[in-house]
Amino acid sequence: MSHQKIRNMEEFATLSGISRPTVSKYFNDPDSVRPSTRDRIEAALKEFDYRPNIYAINQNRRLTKNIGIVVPYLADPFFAEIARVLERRCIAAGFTPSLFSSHGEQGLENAILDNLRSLKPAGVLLAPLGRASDRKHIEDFCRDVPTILFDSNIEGVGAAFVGSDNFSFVSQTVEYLSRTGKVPCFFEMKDPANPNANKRRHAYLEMMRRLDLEPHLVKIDGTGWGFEEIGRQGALKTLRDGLLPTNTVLCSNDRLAIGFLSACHELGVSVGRDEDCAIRVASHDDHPYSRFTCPPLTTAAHDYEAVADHAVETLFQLIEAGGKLEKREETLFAARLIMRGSA
Amino acid sequence: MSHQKIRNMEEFATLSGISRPTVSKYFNDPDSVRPSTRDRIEAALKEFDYRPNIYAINQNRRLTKNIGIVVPYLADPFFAEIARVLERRCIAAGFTPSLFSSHGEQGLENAILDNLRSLKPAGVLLAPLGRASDRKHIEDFCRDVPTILFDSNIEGVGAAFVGSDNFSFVSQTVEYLSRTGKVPCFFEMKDPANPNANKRRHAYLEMMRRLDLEPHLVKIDGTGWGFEEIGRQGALKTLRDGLLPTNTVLCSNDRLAIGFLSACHELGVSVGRDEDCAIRVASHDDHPYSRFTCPPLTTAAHDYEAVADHAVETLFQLIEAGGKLEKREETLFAARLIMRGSA
DNA sequence: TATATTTATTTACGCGCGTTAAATTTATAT
DNA sequence: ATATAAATTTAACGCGCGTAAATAAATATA
Repeated sequence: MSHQKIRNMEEFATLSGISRPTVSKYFNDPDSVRPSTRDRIEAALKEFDYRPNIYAINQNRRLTKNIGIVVPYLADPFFAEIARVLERRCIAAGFTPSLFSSHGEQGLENAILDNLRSLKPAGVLLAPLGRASDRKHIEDFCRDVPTILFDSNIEGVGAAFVGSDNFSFVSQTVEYLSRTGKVPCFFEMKDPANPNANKRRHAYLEMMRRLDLEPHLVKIDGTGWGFEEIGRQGALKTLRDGLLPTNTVLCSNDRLAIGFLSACHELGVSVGRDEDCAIRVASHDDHPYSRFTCPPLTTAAHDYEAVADHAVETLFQLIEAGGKLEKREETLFAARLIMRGSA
Repeated sequence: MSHQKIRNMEEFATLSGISRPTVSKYFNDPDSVRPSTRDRIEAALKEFDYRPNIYAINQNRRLTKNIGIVVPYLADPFFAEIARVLERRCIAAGFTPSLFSSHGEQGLENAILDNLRSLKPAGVLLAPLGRASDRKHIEDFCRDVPTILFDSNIEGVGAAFVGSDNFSFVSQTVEYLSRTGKVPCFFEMKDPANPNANKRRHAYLEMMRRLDLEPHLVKIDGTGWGFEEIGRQGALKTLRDGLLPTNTVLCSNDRLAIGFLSACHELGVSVGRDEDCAIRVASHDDHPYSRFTCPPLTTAAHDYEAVADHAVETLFQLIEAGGKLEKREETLFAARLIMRGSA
C-alpha cells in the first residue's frame, strides 16, 4: 500500500488509468462497469486507499445513502436494543444509519428532525416521543422526508407504522394470570407519555370484560422517563396504603415492574407464584433486564427482530417507491408470553 | 412565515437584501456582522425558513462542526448515560455530535472509525472496546483525527485520556467491606474485555495487601457483552460448588453484580448487610439500575458529569489548539461510595 | 467482414457554499 | 467637516463530485 495522499477522484482516476466519470460510476455501483475496468479500479484502490468525499457526493446526489434512526430515549435498553438491530439492517443494505435520541424532550425531537432534514436522508425510522411529540412538526417533517414510524403510532402520520400489538400483549398476560390465580389489577402511570400505555389499558379493560371479571386500575403519579423510580414510588405508596385490590399486579411495562419489585423488596413483600408469596407481578416488553430481576419477571415479549426487520423492509420499499406508498399500513406483531418466577 | 422555497444562499441573500458573502459570514458567526445587518438577516430567516446546505458547507470548510462519539456498547445503560451527557455538552457548544456504537465488535469499531474519517469531524470522543480493539487501527485514526479517549485507556493512543480512577473505586469498597464485615473476595470475568477490569483487580490485590488481608479472586467463564448472564452463570456455579471463600463478594462491575444477585435469588441465598443474611454483595459503577436491584446494590459511583465535562473540555482545547496538545494527559476521577442494602 | 450494441472517454456544466481581493459604503473618532 | 477604521459589496475562483452529451473504443451479432 503506497502512502501517497490522493486529493480527489480526478487524481485517483489518473493513477488507476480510468477516466473520472467511469470511476464515479464505479463508486455508485461497482456492477455498472465492465469487469476488466472494475478490476483495475479495485487494484488501484488497494494500492492507494482513496475514498470519495462524502460531502461532495451528497451535495450532488438528490438522494443520499443516509438513513436516520430516531428513538425517544436511548438510555432505555429497550430502545437501545431495537436501535441496534435497526442499525445492522441498514448497514447490511448498504446504507449509513445515523442514530439520534430525543432524550424524552420535545424540543430535542424537533431539533433532531430539523437537523435530519438537512442530512437529506433517503429515509427515516422514527419512534416518536408519543404524547410529548409536536404532532404538527412531525407531520411537516414526514411530508418532506420518507419516514416510517415505529413503536409509538401517531395516527395518519408517516408512510407506515410498525409496532407491537398491545392487545396481544395484554390478552396473554391477563389470560394467564386470571387462569392461574387471582384477578390481576393494572398498574400504570396516571399520565403515560407513550400511546402504547393507553392501548394496553384499553386492552386490559376489554380482556377483563370478555372474561367477565372486574377490572381494577391502579394509577400512580410521576412524569418523565425515570419509569423505575416512578414505579417504585407508586408501589411504595400503593402497598403502604393497602390500595392493592388483589394479590396480582399486571404492570403496564417492565420498567415500572422493575420499580415495583424494588418496592416490594424494600417493604418485605414476597413476590412470586408460589403459595407462600404475598403477591404476583407480571408485565410487558421483555426488557433486557427483566430476566435478572428478583424474582425474574413474567412478561410478554416483543418480537424485536420482526419489528425491526419489517420496519426496515417497509422503509426500503418506501425509498424505492420514491417516497410514497399506496396506503398507510399499520403492522403489528404479536407478543410471546414468557413465564418466569414473578407470576 | 412565507412558504416560498429557497434554493440556496444566493437566493436567500437577495431576499434579505444582504450580499451572499455577508450572509455566509453571518452563518459562520452571527456576531461577526454589524447588529443592523444581523437583524435584517434574522428577520428574513423568520420569514423564509432557510438553512444552509450542510454538505456544501462541510465540503468547503477545512474543519466541520461535527463531533464523533463512539462507545463500545450502547445497549449498556452505562454508556447510554454517558453518551447522553456528552451529546448535550457538544450541542451546547454549537457542535453536531454523531453517536456510534461498536456493538462489542472490532470490525464495527474499525468501520466506524473509517466512516468517521470521511465525516471530517473537528474531533472525536472515543471509548474503545478495550482488549478487543485493533490498536493499530485506532492509532492510525488518532494520527489523522483529533481524538480524546475515555472510559478505556489505550496507553499512548489519542491526545488525552479521561476516565475514572479504578483504585479510588476499589479502595473505597474494599475498605468499607472489610471494616464492616468479613473479608471481600473479588468476583470477575476470567478474560475481561475491558482494561478497567484489570486495573480493578490490581487495585483489589493492592488494597488487600495494604490492609494485610488475604485476597481471593473468583474468576468466572464467559465472553462477550452479556455481563448479567455471565455473572449469573458464574455465580450459580460458584455458589453451588461452595467456592465462595467468604460471605462477602465484591464484583468487578455492577452488571456482573446484577447477575450475581439474580443467581442468589434463584438459589435462595439471602443477600444484605443484616445479620441474618447469608452474603453481602457490592460492586462498582453505579449502573443506572443498581438502585433497583433486590436488594439495592452497594456500589462505587462514577462521576458521570465530571468525566463527560472534562472529556468534552479537553476535546475543545484540542480542537482549538489545532489538533495537538503539548502532552498526553490522563485524567482520572474519583469514585463516590454509595451504600445501599446489598452490603 | 460489416453492423449493431454495449461500454468507456472527453468535455463541459452545475451543485451550494467558503473565501479572497479590491472597491465601495457606512460608522466612529477627531 | 474630515480623517480613519470597520463593515459590506462585487466579482471571481475553488472545493470534489454528479451528470449529461458527443464521441470513441471494445465487444457481440449476423
